[in-house]
Amino acid sequence: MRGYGEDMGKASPRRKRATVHDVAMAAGVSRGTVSRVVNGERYVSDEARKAIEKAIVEVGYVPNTAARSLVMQRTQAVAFIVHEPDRLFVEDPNIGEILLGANAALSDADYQMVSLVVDSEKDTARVARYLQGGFADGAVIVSARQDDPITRVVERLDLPTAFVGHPPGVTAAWVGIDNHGSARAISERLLATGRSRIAMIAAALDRDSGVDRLAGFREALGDRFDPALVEPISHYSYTEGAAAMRALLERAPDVDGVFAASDAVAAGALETLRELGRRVPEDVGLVGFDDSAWARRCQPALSTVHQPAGGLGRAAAESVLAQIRGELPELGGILLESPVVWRESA
Amino acid sequence: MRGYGEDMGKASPRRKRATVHDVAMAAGVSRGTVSRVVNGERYVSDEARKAIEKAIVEVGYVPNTAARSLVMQRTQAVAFIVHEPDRLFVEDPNIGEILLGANAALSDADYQMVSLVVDSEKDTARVARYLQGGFADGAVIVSARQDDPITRVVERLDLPTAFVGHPPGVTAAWVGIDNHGSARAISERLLATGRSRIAMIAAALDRDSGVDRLAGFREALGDRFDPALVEPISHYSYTEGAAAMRALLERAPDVDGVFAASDAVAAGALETLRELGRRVPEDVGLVGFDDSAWARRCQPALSTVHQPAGGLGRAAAESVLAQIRGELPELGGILLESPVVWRESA
DNA sequence: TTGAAAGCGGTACCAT
DNA sequence: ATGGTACCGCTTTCAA
Repeated sequence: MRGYGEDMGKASPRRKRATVHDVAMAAGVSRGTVSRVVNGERYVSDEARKAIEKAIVEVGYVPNTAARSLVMQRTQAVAFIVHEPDRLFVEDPNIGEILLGANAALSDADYQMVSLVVDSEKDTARVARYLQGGFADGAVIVSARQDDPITRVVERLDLPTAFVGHPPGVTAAWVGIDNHGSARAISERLLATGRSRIAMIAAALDRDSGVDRLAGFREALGDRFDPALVEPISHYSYTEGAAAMRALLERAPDVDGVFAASDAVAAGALETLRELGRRVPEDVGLVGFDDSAWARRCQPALSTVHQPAGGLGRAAAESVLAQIRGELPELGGILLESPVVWRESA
Repeated sequence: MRGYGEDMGKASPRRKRATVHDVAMAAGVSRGTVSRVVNGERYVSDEARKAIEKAIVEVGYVPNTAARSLVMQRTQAVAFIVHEPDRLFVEDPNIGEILLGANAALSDADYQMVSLVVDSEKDTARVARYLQGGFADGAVIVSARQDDPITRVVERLDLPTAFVGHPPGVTAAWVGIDNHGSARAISERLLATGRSRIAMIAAALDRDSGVDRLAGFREALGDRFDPALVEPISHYSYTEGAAAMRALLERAPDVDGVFAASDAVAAGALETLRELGRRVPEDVGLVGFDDSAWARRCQPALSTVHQPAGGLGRAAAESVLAQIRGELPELGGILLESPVVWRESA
């Protein structure tokens, strides 16, 4: 005969998890009634409820996730999919903020956020399968590219989804900032400091954000735009930023202003400028984008565009939750404010 | 009658997911046979296999995760639990590396890593429930504290688990580095540069890493250890590091060496030193710990202890996988090498 | 208010 | 080699 609770002896060898059935037995009721209590339904006598609550504690009952998902046809979980190329993920300070923002929103709604990182072909396939397998009720996707199998899967499944950023061609909901307008705004501001040879280190031109920032820069410069002063790099990375700055300086030693496509890139550029003896902002005015931790820690602190990373995560999660509730996603996406913050680097 | 595949018309209203049953019908076999094919078992005729594979594609079948977990009693997933206090999570460059390392190991073994971030009381409770609900077959836990409910849950469940770092009192497997020895080593190195008034900014003294680093420092200094030159802060944070350095300098303007408990802390300290006109390393020798991105990007680059973050994640994941296979965890934990790397800051 | 029973989508055993 | 069937743990009618 099985004792209740604690006093079973020391070496308890992986006690089997208790089920509704066990609770029902212990409380002397049926499984149905136990289920009703667990799910807080009405029409349960006080007597039964008391007995069941006691039994739940005694046997240490916790509902089985899989069984519940199977019958309810929902998981009460939302996937957060990070798909950064290379190891950029670890460098990107925004991603953490976005994740925390999304987690907060989901947590408030009693959803579990489960994040899946895609770091290889194998991961892509596995994550796609998981999603199709009904692993989550919705998904927040960061940094997917247009041709991504995962993107295709969520579209085909029409799984409640929101993208952070706006991959071209994707029809799902998305939340982002006005990269174009903000890039133009900060470029104009840089222009207004009286610079005449302004370059841009453009990054991630396979993504909407990268393309839009470049377009905004170009628009701000107007006639003064010089294609030779644009140095494209593949990712928003410190290292590439440093290299790009070097290339730029070799090609055009007279640049006196630089718009880096992100703060990390700007930080890299700053290091090169320092190494090569250019003073910032005296000789060269430098501005970034993101207002990440980099911005405030650079010497001098970067003038940049504030990206509300936490807010983006939160908004994306809330969009997913709304879709789960059956509401239709806002067409055309949601734009959050991203003001210019002016510091010392320009 | 339901058409096969594509040509059902445009506005396909959330087509119901196909089940084994659908595949069985389409292929003219039983569900059992379909299952065998899906799971790559033997004893299936080529004829049946062909027909089923064709049917799977036609109906777009993907196995349901919940149903499979329920019957198999395993999920083929491992949880990666991040439990950083405050927003430190976004600041800690190690965490990303650890996560990527763990993901790589799990991915190789065809396991899905699902990461859960714990950012509030509510999260703690929810994550604990999920774990108890059989949501994952094992867990890698980063930065849990001793008294953590999640820690208790995994111990009670004896769920295959590995900690990154060694929370005191925890009996589960863990992987880490020799914080004590490494702290002593780098402190001795700093001492050898001829400094006479060496301070430490100690952090996270509620964690083993924090305590051990302080102990190593103390041991290295021996008689020269001065409690007044230890400034404790709560987290490994840049901001706190900057403030601590300021406090230290006020209390003891003659310090000429500082061991910061992490690179982030050192970076903060460096900023304060610069602001207050102390040259590094000329006036003050500064060393950090972690060898994170901070170390190489500080000006001057930090001398520090290399922490093999990716390796820690990988080793922890591999320990969990081994335990899932039924092997016993190594008692006493696993220590990875963490050599001193000497750069310009001291 | 409660119990009995069906069924969610799979897997696995047992005959055949 | 294959089909039939029981069952994983839970929720949800339907009757009583």
